[in-house]
Amino acid sequence: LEEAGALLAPFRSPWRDGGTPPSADAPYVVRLRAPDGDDQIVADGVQGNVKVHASEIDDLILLRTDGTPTYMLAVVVDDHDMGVTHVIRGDDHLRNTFRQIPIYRAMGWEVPAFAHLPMIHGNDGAKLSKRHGALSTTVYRDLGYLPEGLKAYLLRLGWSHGDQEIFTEAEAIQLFDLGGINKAPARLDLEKLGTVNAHFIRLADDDRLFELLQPFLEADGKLDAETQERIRRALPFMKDRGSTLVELASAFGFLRAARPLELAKNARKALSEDGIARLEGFLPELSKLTEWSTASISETITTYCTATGLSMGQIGPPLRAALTGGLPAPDLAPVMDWLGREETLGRIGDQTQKRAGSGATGN
RNA sequence: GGUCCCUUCGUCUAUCGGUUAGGACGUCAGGUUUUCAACCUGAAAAGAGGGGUUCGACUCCCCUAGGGACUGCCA
Repeated sequence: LEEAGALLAPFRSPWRDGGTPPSADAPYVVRLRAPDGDDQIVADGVQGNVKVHASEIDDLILLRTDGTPTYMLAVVVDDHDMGVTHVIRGDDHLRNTFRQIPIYRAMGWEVPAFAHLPMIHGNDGAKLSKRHGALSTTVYRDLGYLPEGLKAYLLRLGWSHGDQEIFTEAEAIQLFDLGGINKAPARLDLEKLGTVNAHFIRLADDDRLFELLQPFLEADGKLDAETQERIRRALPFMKDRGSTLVELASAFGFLRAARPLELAKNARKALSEDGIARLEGFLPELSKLTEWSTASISETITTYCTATGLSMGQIGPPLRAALTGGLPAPDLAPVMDWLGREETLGRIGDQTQKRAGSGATGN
């Protein structure tokens, strides 16, 4: 056991105090002589005063046998050259701090302030890995999360400011402090990420959102100009229909469906004899409409209901079924508005004619 | 194995010795309703376990258990 302990102990070079090489052309690495003596202490912005026994720091390699520098040397030099004053990184680097500070000292450079944040774990509490979904931020982008959504969620993961849940970037910049960071690792919760993301989708500028949405919309095939225009018009009213761009994109399915619409089970049910009959009654009224707008369509429906004594519960379902084929969609009036006069009358007509057709052959 | 760190609802967290332990996500129930959402209301839900210190511990100390990081001529 003692031998095993000795083997696992930090490496100390046999030449740390000088000596003659075995031969003049023997290969070698260049190491930094680790500090001797007392405990080494680092005042960490998150972890507090971290102490490590000097005997636990190894004589780390600065230059490899082939003469190239190691990461440990390279980061220090790079950070110094770039004028880095604060090194804020994952706490998997905490121990490295004790190997890097001697390099700063040896170079006669000012040692930056350090802060080591806890790592993020997966929903099962284990270290975050590909298995949990994603390690790279670009994957979250492809999953349909907005940059500001991911940032806002991540900000609150392991950090807090009282009870505030959502922070704008400006607020974050103003309020963020290392003191608010917890030391325990937090688990990534995609549900909450989705909620935060949904919040920012609603806040997003229409034109920008449409642009961000485009690749997700076209994942199922190119959009023709007409459909694109419909979606663009509907978007401001559809923002709350998804917590990711993927979900949001799929919410426009009812605008993309091609005539004649494929009817889902619930739609077929709504288009029963009675349903069709109601559509037959309503279609002419709708056709008479000269000004095609959400308000005028809505008024027409109300007027028609009042005149015929039909309730919205009677006319709504068949209308919706004919217009969307059973796909989820918002209120009927805006749906008809976005579809446009021609498409709307066409979709309804498809159903009434289908019945007329089948009825004829049936007899 | 060794060194260090961590532990409040399922999850993210508030509390910095005195609170009915608060908020958010999720869950459940109800409301609204022409689908699906969204939205509104309400509910259930926590101090890992054990010892101390103290008039009083989630809060301070110790032990145990559990979790994590590190332990490369990788970065």
